[in-house]
Amino acid sequence: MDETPARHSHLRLWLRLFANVALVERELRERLRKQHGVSLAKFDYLAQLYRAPQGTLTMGQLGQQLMVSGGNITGLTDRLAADGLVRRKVDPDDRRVQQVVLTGDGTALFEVMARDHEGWVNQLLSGLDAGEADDLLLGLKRMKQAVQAVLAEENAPSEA
Amino acid sequence: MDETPARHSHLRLWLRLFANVALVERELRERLRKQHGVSLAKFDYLAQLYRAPQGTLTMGQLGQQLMVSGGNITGLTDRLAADGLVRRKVDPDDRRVQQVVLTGDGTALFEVMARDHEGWVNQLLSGLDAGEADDLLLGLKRMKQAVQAVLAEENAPSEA
DNA sequence: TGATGATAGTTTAGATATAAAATATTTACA
DNA sequence: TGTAAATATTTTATATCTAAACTATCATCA
Repeated sequence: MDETPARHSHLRLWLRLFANVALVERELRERLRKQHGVSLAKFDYLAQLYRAPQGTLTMGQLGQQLMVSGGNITGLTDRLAADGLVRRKVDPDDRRVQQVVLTGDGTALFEVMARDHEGWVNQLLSGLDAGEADDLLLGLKRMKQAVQAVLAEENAPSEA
Repeated sequence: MDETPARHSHLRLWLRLFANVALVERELRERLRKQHGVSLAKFDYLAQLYRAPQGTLTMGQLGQQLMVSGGNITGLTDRLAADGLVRRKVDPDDRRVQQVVLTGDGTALFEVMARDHEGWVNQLLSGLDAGEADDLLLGLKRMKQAVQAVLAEENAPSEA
């Protein structure tokens, strides 16, 4: 049916993408740990909470936004709560749901870390000019749409 | 000294890069596990070995190329050896060194998986045309150079 | 030589991640 | 209503990953 042959392999693109992320991620992880004693997983978790419009997210929402499993979120939440950075609150409307909120300490720590983090990202990517960065961002947005379209198609068995 | 203000934040670029990789990685991980019962970590490890010019790599080389810690490589090698996919060989010239090689089973399994893996990547990114993919690849190469330049500069305390 | 330092790998302790099963609660509907 | 299905989270078992300490071997050079 589909006669277009894959005469263009995207494997190299994928491998480069993966390697670039690993390179930057590794550096950010190390700096966060050394400067603030916090893992990248915890930082990303706190970032989601901080940016949440209501200031609160459920365990499920956190798992979805961070793209990790539920069991992982349970463990991270346990450790962050032990650190005094977040707090669980049972949702009064649905007793299955755990709402998570930042504590004062959590908010304060995140704001400090976020400033550093953004600075590090800008430093690491400072060799890119605005045009290059915009081109990349645009291409990545297109890529995201393309991948999501493929994944959506697979979960939509409309045509058979 | 440096008067150029960071009027252009790269944070959004970094976050999009990270999310795109997570999206594809998640899908590839699941398919490798379901279709071949192999983790992404093991697949990446086998890929490095398969592509090694001499067909062999030391533990240290594997860690460097995969950008993971030495302890991680020890564990992965243990499990892959238990699976019968790789074999350790002490280097006769340096008894500290462990050379790792693919077994026949390891080679055969990897070749099957690699074909599937490349097909999945091409399918997931099939919404990108050749021009878009080339632009992205080029931008990512520039980005890699830019990041490596920053990191190299930090480890080169020549000017003070 | 033989001490000193560098290098390669392993071990250890613990954090982070997964999948799958289990639990608790809510929703839908016969 | 009441029961079955769906949903949200936790638990369990295990794999993956890190940093730091440790072991073994090699290289240097007085």
